[in-house]
Amino acid sequence: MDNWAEAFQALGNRERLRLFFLLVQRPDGCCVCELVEALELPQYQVSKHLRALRRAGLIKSVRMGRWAYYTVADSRVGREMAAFTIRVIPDSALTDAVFRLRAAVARREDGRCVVQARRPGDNNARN
Amino acid sequence: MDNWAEAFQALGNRERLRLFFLLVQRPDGCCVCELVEALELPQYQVSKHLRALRRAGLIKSVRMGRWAYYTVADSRVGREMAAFTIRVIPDSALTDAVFRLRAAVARREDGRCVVQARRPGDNNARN
DNA sequence: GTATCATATGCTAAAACTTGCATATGGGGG
DNA sequence: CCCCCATATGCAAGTTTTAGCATATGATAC
Repeated sequence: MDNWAEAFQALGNRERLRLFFLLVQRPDGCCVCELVEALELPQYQVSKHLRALRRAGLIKSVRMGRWAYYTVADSRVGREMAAFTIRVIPDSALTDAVFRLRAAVARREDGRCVVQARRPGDNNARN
Repeated sequence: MDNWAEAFQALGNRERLRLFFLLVQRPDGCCVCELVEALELPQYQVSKHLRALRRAGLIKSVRMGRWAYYTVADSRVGREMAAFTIRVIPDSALTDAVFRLRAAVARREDGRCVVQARRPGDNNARN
């Protein structure tokens, strides 16, 4: 019961819900910089929101070199919430973010993220 | 999207989740005093949490004489969340509350709530 | 080693939420 | 009308969340 309340609470935030939704659409996971690009949020915010989602048991992360890949957790809470958000949230609500994420992922080389190259002036996330 | 974030946030609280769960189990609705008895919370808390759930579009209320009957809202958000909580939260998590609620409802006369008679000393909710 | 990129985290101020108590409102009944 | 019951709400204090900025950590490349 309390696990579920925590999960609800974690998703009870616009940005975190978007974040989770993106991860749901990408079962093999993506790294923080790709999410930063997709959501157009400062990197520190993405990191913190990811941590909140992880604490709620919704997602997990794996380090690959300097990158951290996040995926929906293979837990009850993760699976059920993923299914629910897919069922309930229309893709149209995130077309732009999904598009940008796809673009970022498409730019990978040898399956490794090469987003980088955000020039100075962006909202943190670089420099 | 934002509607869903709000709904998640509303359910992201232990007491509100219990509250909603009870209402889901009782499609014809129940009144505040019955919920107070079931959850063993002060009346003002139940009222406030109900308001939060209503603002999120999850439940609705109808005045019947001096009683207010709450039910799961017949909205997308209400229906989907009801189905989800039923699916995901084990009855065993709320056996006691459900039991007390059933007892309170069983005490109705002519379908009207007659819980009353909480004597002084209880946590608000009377007096 | 140093430099650099990707990510995480500590700190702070502002905002939102929770809780408790008191009290208000709305509706009956005598 | 006055009193009582059921419910709602205003306010204050304490707690948690959030957002932003700076900076730390981890890891690779040179």
